[in-house]
Amino acid sequence: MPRYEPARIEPKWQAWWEAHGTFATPRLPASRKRYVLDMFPYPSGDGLHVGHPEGYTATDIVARFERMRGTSVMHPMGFDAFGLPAEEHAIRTGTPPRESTARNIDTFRRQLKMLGFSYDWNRELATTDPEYVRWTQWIFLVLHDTWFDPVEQRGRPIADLPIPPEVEAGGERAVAAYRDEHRLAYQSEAPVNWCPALGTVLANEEVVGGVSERGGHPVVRIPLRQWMLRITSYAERLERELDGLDWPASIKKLQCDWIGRSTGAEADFFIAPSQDASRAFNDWKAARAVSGFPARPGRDVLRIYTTRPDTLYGVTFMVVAPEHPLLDALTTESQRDVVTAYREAAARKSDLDRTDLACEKTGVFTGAFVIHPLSGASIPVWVADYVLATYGTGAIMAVPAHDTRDHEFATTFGLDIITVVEPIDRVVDPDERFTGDGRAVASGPYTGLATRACIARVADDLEEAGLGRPAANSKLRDWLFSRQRFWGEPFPILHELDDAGRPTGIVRPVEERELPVSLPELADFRPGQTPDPPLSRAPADWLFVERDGRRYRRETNTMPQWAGSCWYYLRFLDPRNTLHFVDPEIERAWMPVDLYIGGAEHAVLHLLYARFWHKVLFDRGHVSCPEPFGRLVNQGMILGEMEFTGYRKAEGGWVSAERHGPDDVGARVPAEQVEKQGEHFVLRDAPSIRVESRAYKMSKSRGNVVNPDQVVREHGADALRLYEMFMGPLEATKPWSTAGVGGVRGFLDRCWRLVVDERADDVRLARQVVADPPSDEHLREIHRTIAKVTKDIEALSFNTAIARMMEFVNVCTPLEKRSRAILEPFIVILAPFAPHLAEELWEVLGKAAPVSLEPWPTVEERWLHDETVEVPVQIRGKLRGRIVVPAGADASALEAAARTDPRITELLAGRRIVKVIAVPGRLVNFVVEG
RNA sequence: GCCGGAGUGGCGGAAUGGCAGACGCGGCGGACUCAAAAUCCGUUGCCCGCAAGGGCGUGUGGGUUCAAGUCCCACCUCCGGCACCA
Repeated sequence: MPRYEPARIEPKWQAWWEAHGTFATPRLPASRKRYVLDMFPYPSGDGLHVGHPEGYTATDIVARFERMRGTSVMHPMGFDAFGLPAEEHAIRTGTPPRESTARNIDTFRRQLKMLGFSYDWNRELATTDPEYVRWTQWIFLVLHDTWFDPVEQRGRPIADLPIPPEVEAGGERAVAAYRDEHRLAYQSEAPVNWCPALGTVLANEEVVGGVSERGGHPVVRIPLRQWMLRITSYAERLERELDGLDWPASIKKLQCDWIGRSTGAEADFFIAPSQDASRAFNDWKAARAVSGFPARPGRDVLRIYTTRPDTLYGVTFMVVAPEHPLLDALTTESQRDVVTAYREAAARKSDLDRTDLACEKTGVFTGAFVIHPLSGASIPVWVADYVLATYGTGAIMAVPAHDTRDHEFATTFGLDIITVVEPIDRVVDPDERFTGDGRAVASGPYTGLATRACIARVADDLEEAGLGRPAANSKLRDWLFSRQRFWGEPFPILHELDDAGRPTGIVRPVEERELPVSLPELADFRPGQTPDPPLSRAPADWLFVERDGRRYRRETNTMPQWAGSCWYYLRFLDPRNTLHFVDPEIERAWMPVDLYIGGAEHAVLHLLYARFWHKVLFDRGHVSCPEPFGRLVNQGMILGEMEFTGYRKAEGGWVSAERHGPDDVGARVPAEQVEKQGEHFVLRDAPSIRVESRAYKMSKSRGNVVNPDQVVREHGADALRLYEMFMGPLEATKPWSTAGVGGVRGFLDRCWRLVVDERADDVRLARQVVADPPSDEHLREIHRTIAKVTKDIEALSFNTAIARMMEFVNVCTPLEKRSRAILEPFIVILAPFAPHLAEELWEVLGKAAPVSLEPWPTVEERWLHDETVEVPVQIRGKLRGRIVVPAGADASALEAAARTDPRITELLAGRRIVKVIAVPGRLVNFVVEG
């Protein structure tokens, strides 16, 4: 009884492909190339999730399709294996992370192979491989050896950094320090997000609402020496160069917003001395007219950044951040106590507290005044925590009439509000804060100017007078690149020690030929209670080294998980190269990635970091293109099965869902006890009780996680692949449906029976399969199917491609004679979707394996058109009949045919036709009176 | 609050401004069978009607058009992201 048995044929063909190297990729493309890439997985201990095969199947279909069209396809897979979860697991179980990671990778690899993806497994890599770590460290050294030239807008070797004479005069140490200040990888003593529970510091991006993104643990800010990457210097290019990319507009926008570039001006406000303020101000202004605007503000001015210099005349107070360096100097004796108290309170507040109280502005007056650079008015300086020390200059000019936050503050503390902008063609209502563009009013010489023009004029005039200059800012912060954890890449950096064993502050990169710096064996790799990294407890022979007669201590921080994923797509091209991170010839031939599919959760971090590294490598001549990922597609999330939730009171009775209170208990209601009534679902036995219907994110705690192994066991890999593609559009969020998998399995069964005689004792061709030439009708059927599937794969519209193949099978199933001439091309186009079944059926048809490399069938245009077409006839837009006309019938022929249709004639009788619309091939519409 | 995305049968979904609901699930009916499963065939948006046929129908309300799920305006709901960035 040879039924379709995926458990038999799937391992068979996986072994065949592996033995024959079917999907091995050549070193260089032999023809048109496509680099089809998945976001490689983090091999967690839970194994593959059904979300993984979604994107992986999509890329696999594209890769297989392109290969069959004669394209050279690069389609690799690897593992992002450093990172916190493995380490957390290791700590809990006492297994070294290297062991548990290796085990997890084995599981993932087995599961991926089980699904029949056409990866070139010879290219497999893990970010934890010592040879991979070696080149990750090498790239870090490239970053360390690079400075960003703002004039040329590109990274250049640190040796090319012009040294100002006054630095040169300071000697070798001063020059070294100056260089260190400009490197893309630099050390900083800035306040960091320390997470005691995780025992590490986190990047700003990893802290969400004051708690860690992973685990939701509290985060506090403490100062610590850290490695930073100067991603901010690339902010403009990272934003601008998104332009040419074929990415979803929403992802581009997300990155733009994240980078958050704004332009405006910096301006200096003279700090009013206690005596003779106006003379001092005039002297200062005169001096500035000569000297111009200094690069760094002196202690006599408060420098601010604004995007709206046009509102300068509306400034009624200034605000500095609690951490502002001049705050102490500004504060007058009478205000010292309140300011100190306020500053301490602000320091104790976590970021969470600060954002949670977003609507309630707090702050205190410093006692100081500055002088308005244009009007000469005296303006009070306040301190408030709604101004961030880390953005712009940490101080603002407040324009309460035209800024929502300033307005709230002014209202809270009774400060003046002066309107200086009015909308052009409407009247503002008195309660409105007009923050848009309009026309300047009450603004001295600028009155009447349109906002855009006014901004430019004010900025120019300020610059002319040495009081300001155009400036740009970005929300993006430099990338905090070190972690106080064990399971990451060690930095290839040595810290020089003096005779007493104390660091001298001089840093020395590890020589390239000494890479990789491997992780030492460590009995105890737990993070400590303090930010002192686990590596600081490494054996002395690892920790301390001697070079050129000097003693050094190794850097004991490690790199964050993002490091490895920043460049893996390059290493895939040449994974065993021991001389280069990638051979330049190979890199030029394959890059950029033509299609990159992965989850939207990496929209900002991974994609931004990888683009940044790539641009640095590009600037330094190590790669040939400025952007790594030409086309990006985000697969949607797969939710758990649809659930109905009913609510019960604590006493036991049901409560309708829209009225349930916090004490009522929600419980799953089986689908057969529920029915739809109008807009809502209700209990079948108690229709007044509404139940909620919704699909939830899969999670262990909800118990709705679907295990791919089990689906494969029950229905096979081809069914899982096909189902995930059939569920709906790739980019949509969709709920899982167990019944849906069964449906797709039914389709594969029907494909099987199309070719195989199910009643025979052994696998044998069905007697209906014949060598006779097919009918015209069947030729049309197969060619239309090929055309649709081809077009849909190109558009990544896999669900509709599968629907078309189902239609084809539905046509063929009842046939007593199924011509090989239509079955064979069908098996070929089925192959990218259900490769195992296609190989098996190809073999049953007596063809030489593998169908996976069979040329993609060509569409014969003449079979796409019928001789006649059916065209709807409408009267006043309502469907009233159908006519059959020759395919090429023009508008007048169409109208004539419609008029002769008996039913239409009858309906048109006695009515005046106002107009006739006849669209060839589409419809006829009679517009009648009455 | 701001920025995205989405609302179409019982369910997942399909539809270059031109026949709404392809395809699949589920339901109903039939064939095969002693029976059931499996398989195959038919049918299936809602309402009225014995039927022929008619009416209604793509979140809500307006608009443009011979024609709107699709375009425009306003609103509602859900999902996702951001959140004092001056």
